[in-house]
Amino acid sequence: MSQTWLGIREEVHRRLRDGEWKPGDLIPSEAALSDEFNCARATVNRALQSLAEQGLLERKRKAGTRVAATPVPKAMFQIPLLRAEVEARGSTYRYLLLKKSRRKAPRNISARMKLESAANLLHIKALHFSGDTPYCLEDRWINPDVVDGLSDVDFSQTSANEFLLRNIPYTQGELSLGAREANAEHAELLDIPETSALFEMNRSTWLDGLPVTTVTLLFPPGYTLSTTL
Amino acid sequence: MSQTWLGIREEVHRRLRDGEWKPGDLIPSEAALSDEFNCARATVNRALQSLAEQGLLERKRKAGTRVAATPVPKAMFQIPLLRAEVEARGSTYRYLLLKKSRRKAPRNISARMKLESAANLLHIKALHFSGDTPYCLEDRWINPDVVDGLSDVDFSQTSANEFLLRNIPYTQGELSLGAREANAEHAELLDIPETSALFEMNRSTWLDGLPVTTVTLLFPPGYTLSTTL
DNA sequence: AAGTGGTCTAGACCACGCG
DNA sequence: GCGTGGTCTAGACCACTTA
Repeated sequence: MSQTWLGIREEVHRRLRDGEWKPGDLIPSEAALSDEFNCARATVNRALQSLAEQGLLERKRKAGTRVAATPVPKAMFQIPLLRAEVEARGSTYRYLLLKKSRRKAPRNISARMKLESAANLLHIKALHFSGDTPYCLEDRWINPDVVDGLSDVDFSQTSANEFLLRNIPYTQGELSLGAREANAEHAELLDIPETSALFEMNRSTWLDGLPVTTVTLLFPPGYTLSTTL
Repeated sequence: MSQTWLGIREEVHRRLRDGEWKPGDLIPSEAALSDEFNCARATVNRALQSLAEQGLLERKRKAGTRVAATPVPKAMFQIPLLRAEVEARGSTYRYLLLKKSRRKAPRNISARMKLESAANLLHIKALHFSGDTPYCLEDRWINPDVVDGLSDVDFSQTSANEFLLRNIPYTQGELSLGAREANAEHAELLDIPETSALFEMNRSTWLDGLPVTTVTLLFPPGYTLSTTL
C-alpha cells in the first residue's frame, strides 16, 4: 500500500483508465478512500485535487466526486521569453527597435485593452532575431499612466518585451493564439514570402483593473509551441 | 490576519508585485512566514506551492524559495472537444468522414508516434462543421493494436476525435501548436483561399509507452485559442 | 552536518449545496 | 438537515542539497 499522494493519484488514475470508474460515475468519498488506502484524508484530498486540476474529475461539496463526463484535456504551456528561447537553441539573440511613438490608440487596440477613453499610448514595433534570422515581430502598446519609469527606458537597447515582463507586474491577463497570413510589411520585416502563415500570439495585461499593455507577437512559419500532456 | 492559504498567496503576490522581494531574492523560509502570518506551516506551503506552479517562485530543498529570476508565465489552455466547442457557440455540429484506410505509416508519422517498425495503421480524414461552415480538418492515424473495439466503431457516424477522447485513455501525450499555409486540398475542403493561414494543432498520445494515436487538426483563419493569465 | 521544502497524520471546523 | 469536499492545525519524519 503506497500512502503517498502520488501513489494514490496513480491508482485512481489507473481505475479511470481501466474503466472501473466510468465517465459520470460518482466515486467513493474521500473518507472511504482514505480508509481503503489506509491513510489520512488529506492525502487522498491532495491526490483527487490534482486529478481534478487536470480535468479528469469534477468535485462538488456534498455532491461528491464524479468522473468528468467529457474529459476536456487541459494543457499547460510555458510562454517564452524571446531572448531565453533563442539562447536556449544556442543562437545569438539580437533585438532591433523599428518604431517608437506616442499616439492615440486606434479603436481595435483600445477595445483589446478595454480602455474607456482613447488615451495617449506608447506604440512600439520591434524585431527579435535568432542569429541573423528574424525570429519574431513585436507590435506593442503601453499605457504610460500605469507603467512607472517608462521614459527612463532606452528601448533601442532593451526590448519592451523583456522590460515589461521583468519589471511590470499585472493582476489579470489574457492570452490568445491564432494564425494569420503575412502582409507585405510582415513579409519584408521577417524576410519571408508574402503568403506565409504566421503564428500569432496576443497578450494583454491589467494591474488592478487598469490596462498595462497589449502586444501582438508574430512568428514566421515553422515556429511551434509545445507541451506534454 | 488572514490565515487562509489564498490570503497568504495574495499577500506574497503583493510583495512580489511591489518589488519588496525582487527577482533572484531569497524569501523567508516557510517556518519564518508561518510565524509571521501566525498560521501552520502547511498553510504557507500551500500558498507558496501555488505561486511556484505559476512560475513566480522557484523552490528547492535546503536552498529555500527564490523569486523567479525570469518570470516565465505559464498558461493553462483547455483543449477543445470539437463538438462541444461548436455547440457552445449555438451552431449545429456536423461531421463528415472523408477517408478511411489501412496503410503502412509514412516516415514522418511513425517518427511522430515513435513507432519502431512501420506498423499498419488506420488512417482517417474527416471534416467537422459548424452549421454549414467547415470548422476543422482532421487527419488522424490510429494504432489498431492498442485501441480495443476499433473495428466496431462506425466512423462515418462517430468522429474519431470524440471516440478516442471519450474511450481511449493515455498515460503520456504531446501537444504542439503552430501555423501552416493552406495547400490546394486544404483550401478546397475548408472552402477558403489557397494562401490562407491555418492554425495547426498536433496531438499524439501513448499508453504505457505504446503509441495510440496522432492527429493533426487544421483550423481556418479566424480560429483562436484563448485563456486568462 | 544542517537547514529547507515535501509530505503525512489525526483531528477539527466550516461552507456549500443536495434532498 | 447533513454528507461532502475545503481548509487549517500542530506535530512529525524524511529527502534533498548546499555549505
